[in-house]
Amino acid sequence: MATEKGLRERKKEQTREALSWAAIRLTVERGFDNVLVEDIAAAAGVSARTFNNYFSSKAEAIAARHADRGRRIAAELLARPADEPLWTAITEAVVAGFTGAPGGQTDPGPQWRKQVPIMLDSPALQGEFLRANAAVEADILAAISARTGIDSGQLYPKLLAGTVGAAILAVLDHWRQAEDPPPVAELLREAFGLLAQGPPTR
Amino acid sequence: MATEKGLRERKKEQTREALSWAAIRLTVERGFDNVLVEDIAAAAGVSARTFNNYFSSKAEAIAARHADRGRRIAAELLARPADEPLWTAITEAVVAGFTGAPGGQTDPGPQWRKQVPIMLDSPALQGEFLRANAAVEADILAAISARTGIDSGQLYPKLLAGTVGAAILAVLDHWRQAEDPPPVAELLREAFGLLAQGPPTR
DNA sequence: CGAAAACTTGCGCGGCGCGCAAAAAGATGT
DNA sequence: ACATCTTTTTGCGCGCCGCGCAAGTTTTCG
Repeated sequence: MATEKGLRERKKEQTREALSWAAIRLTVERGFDNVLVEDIAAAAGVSARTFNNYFSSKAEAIAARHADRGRRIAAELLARPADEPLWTAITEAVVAGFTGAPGGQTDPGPQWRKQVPIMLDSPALQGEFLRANAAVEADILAAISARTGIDSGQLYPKLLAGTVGAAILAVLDHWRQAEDPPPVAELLREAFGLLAQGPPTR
Repeated sequence: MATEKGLRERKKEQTREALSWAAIRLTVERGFDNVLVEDIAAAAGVSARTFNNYFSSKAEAIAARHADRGRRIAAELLARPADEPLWTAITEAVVAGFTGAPGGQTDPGPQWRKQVPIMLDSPALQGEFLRANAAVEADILAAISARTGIDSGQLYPKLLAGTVGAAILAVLDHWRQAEDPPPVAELLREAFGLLAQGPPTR
């Protein structure tokens, strides 16, 4: 009668999420430097020491939410019809990664627009976020490789995956800074559309 | 009798460089976690406290070398003939940023091939290096904006600058991991050449 | 030369990340 | 149901980091 998996693993996943969300929430509320690991742990009902069993830094706990997207995007990319043009598949997979949410909302709603910047002005956060994005790129790279059969050690696929990652960052940055930006999904489609035309000739 | 600039600024620049190089050298020799701030400071003939006046972390001191490239690339980009196609100008500017070295070598020679990876397996280093690359992108973005007249707040130029940054990372990563890689400059030209053709249609 | 400005240094504090070993909690066999 | 094994949580302690502060020291400039 086991619900798919052992109780153990479920609990782990649970506290991991709890910690991650608590870290995000508190950071948004008070700012990164005004949140102690202790606070996060307490908010998740766990000891401070345990926090570091899950994440090796405050920043990592926060960025983990973004890193997860990599897996979702990769999965979606592999699930797409094999005869679909690669760029289209990538575009849709990425969009899906930002809209398709498991359980909760993932596409950051308007309420986040104002809060997210607060997080990103902490240097440590920036670095960790970029690291997470690198992880996303790695996942995408693997998926591209699996899909096309091109060895992931080649320069070209790396370039491709890197471009995708950069596009994601550019979109998020734009969404973050623009006056009254369109939804992320829309921006993503626009970005990938622009990229599809290659760099400017002039 | 001032040699261009005040003595003060020259000294500052000097210790900054000394600290940065010392940090790199020691990290390469012993590994990031086995280097104390104290050691770096000592190697540069300065107090530990002073180190943190220049850099706010060990990682930053190391990544600073990469961040500097941004300025050089941007300068080169602006110095190029205005009627040159943008993508060509960017390519050459980036290449110049990796080959043109002020005083010392900048294009990492073969001796670095084996050492650089040692640095990058420290999480903190990775994050900081990506941050430095983001700074490089920002410089490039500004230069692109200045050159084309397109507002840097627009999505498109951000996308462009981001792509350039991603290409640099991809190249370095490839150079780092490949068996017996060509010089960086060559890889860069190859990468930008590939990007010039846009994403794959299939 | 003497006052002002900029930089360096020592000291101390709060916090972090982790190794370690004991306790607690889930899993497993009979 | 119980005893046992495995995995996770927890408390404690250590070394290090990054920074505020308040002297000292050095450069600049009138």
